[in-house]
Amino acid sequence: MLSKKSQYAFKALTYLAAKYNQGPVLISEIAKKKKIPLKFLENILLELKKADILDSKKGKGGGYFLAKSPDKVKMATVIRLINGPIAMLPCVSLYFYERCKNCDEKHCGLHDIMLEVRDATLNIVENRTLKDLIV
Amino acid sequence: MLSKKSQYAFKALTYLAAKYNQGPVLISEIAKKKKIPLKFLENILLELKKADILDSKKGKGGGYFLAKSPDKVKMATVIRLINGPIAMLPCVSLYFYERCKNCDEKHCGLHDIMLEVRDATLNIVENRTLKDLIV
DNA sequence: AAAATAGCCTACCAAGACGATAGACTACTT
DNA sequence: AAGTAGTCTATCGTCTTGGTAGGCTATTTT
Repeated sequence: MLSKKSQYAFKALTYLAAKYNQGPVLISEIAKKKKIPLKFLENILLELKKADILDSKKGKGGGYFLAKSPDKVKMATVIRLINGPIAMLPCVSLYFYERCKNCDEKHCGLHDIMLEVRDATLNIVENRTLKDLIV
Repeated sequence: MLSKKSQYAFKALTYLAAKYNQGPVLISEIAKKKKIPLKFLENILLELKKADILDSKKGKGGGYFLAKSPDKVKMATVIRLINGPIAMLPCVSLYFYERCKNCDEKHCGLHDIMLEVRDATLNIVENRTLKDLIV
């Protein structure tokens, strides 16, 4: 399951994607429109900024905005950043890989099936961007 | 990610599937062979028994065994029981559905994509059984 | 009937994740 | 200088996770 934090992140990003190239948007505006706790949203946006997905401007007329066009931000990137691994097992994860103890990956049925699941999932979230979230 | 509990459950079930129709197996034997904490495994097996996946026999010569043939136990069933929802959002879950607040499911891009992910995942785990885990 | 075996049940606990909040600080604009 | 708005650090209650302890109950063997 995606954490609430991830859901908030997607809501905020979708909001900013819809306003792409229209200047900075206040955290408070996003919080109000998307009904996200203000201070919690601050953390999330900061994290997205540090990952170069968002950029910001301080002072009057400031706010947050997308650092690149919506179709350049993959869903997989956001999920990995805010939610963590996409795979169901560490031993089939591309970005959070960990060797499986007590189980030979070469001869593990669970490993093989979870690899299939991972690929099916990645096939979707690696090929969808923020642009696809705007309806 | 699957919890450790889920991974233990699959290891134990795989072990029992390989010994299907060969009589009861001791918890302690499974724990030792699969390197699972004994008392933790007790809980897991009991839960699987209550879900009619396993059955048990008490006293000497007792132990646990599969309640039905390995090809009748779907991976999806085990995951839902031990790990919880398979979908990434409550609003696209079949067995753990919850209405999405602040988001119209009819016009939500995230909803649509997560529905795709769910279906891709289910397509795999609903069609694989314990039999497929034995290698 | 007694003893031994092995699963069943209830309770508990430490550590960490999750969701959220508070307050002070820094940078930019007017 | 004043005001605005993002940045940083810290904290906090609750829930989940992973694991442990100990006694109870049912079954079998002696």
